Amino acid sequence: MEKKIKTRREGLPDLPNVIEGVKPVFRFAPNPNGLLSFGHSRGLIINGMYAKKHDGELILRFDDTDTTVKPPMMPAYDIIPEEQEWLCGFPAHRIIIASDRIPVYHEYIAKMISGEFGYVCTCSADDFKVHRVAMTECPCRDNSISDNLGKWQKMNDKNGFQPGDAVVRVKTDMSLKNPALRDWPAARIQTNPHPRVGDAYRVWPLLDFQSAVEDHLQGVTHIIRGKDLMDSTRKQTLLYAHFGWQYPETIYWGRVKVHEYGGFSTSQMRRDIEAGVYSGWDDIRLPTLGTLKRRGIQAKALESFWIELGLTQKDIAVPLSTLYSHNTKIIDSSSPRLAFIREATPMTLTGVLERTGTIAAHPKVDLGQREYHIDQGVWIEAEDYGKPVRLMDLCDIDSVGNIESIDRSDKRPVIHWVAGGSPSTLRIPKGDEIITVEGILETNSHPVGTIVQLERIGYGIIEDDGLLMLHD
RNA sequence: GCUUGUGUGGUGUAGUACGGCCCAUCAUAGUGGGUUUUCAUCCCGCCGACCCGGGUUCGAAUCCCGGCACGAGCACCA
Repeated sequence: MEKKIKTRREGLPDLPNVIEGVKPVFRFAPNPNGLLSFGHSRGLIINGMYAKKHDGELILRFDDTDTTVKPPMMPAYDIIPEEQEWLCGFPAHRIIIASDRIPVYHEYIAKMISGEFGYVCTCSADDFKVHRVAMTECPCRDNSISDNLGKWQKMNDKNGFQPGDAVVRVKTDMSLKNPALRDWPAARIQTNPHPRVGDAYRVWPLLDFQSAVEDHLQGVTHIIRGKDLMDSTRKQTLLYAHFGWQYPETIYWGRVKVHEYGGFSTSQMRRDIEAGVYSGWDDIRLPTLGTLKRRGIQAKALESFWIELGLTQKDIAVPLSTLYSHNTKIIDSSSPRLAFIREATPMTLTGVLERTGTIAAHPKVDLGQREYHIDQGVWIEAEDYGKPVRLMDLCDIDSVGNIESIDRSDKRPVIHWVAGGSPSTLRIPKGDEIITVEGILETNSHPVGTIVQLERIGYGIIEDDGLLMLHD
């Protein structure tokens, strides 16, 4: 048996269980209690790439079934699809909103009760926990179907059970080794109004149930998600067995931490934004997709980044420099060069010099010309002052500004300079603070949003009120 | 505690189902150099790893046993 030669695998691993002639269906299901973050981009990119590669479909699903702990944010329903399209390069084939589908989930809850694999439990959370730990069945478990159906009605009735009084459970087995799987809850009562459907429903499904039913209904073939949801798969597999359905192929990845980002949660960000701690979802200190986009990170850079990390189940911590490196490769050839002088110091030029001219906007690619007009002198950075230097693309000068040569005459340091220009600021996000550097920016006509390379500093983007630093 | 998952250089990653082609791949970071009228881009070099201990075998990153470390779940959150 000839063994295949070991070669380095490139890109994403092959998708298991792809059946010829069957379109694979993938899904990504964020909670619209806020906008998307860096971490979400993994799910979108990986699922989106597989869908594209196999000519399958990508479903974007809003899992908005919690009105209490994670209340939905209305603008998210419009913005998340835009963010998804920006990242994937194509719009999702289907968009599903769970809150539109509550009657369907109710129908399956009723089926579950009628099929005797679901029951209404009126034990308190604490009481049930005792049963779960002791592996004993709770008294509600043996109630008859009609009794359960009656209680189910009571859950849906304003004058019946109140939040906390009752939940619907999936009957599994209280002697299961894994405590997480023992008669897990499928639905509970919530009376906080939902921003989309108001108080039309009292009983809302929980994630494990809603997601499981919807995946089946939508014909999802592959679920790719974090391994923190492994027990979720095990719970849902038990439910699928009850319904006689086949569970999709499931792939997991480990937890990713970005060294530069602390512990941000969507809920916390939302609170902070609403409290004015941050200027908005694209505040430059936040790890959101909006911020990444604002900071000039290209969707393709995120794609390369996530492909490189692959689909391992290892928990990892990565530095942002890896992402920046991918981004630099993409933006450099299209980023015009621009001079920004920090701690601007005037340098009067004496001697003979052509005082007007042009300089290429990019050393290798034709991105147009930059014009300059020199009157008395130029601005240079304080750090460069007082030594013989070469003004880039202009002339050699001595320590006080006497022009010594137009052509480059020796190996003296080359520095950047600005003739005229105008005051501007460069904002640099650093952890939870923003560093603002004052300086003189070269006159230019680049529109807001242009990514430029600030010579000898790094990449930046032009905003309404100044420059925003991207990365080195 | 119970359940479940993961351990390859500083950081990621390939290789692990079928042991030899692996004195271990690629990238990033660091470092040295080259190109360049930028401390950028590009190019080249260097650096540096199979969690530990046993076992099986002619041969183990890969198989077996036992440890250790770290993560996640056990919510009327997603």
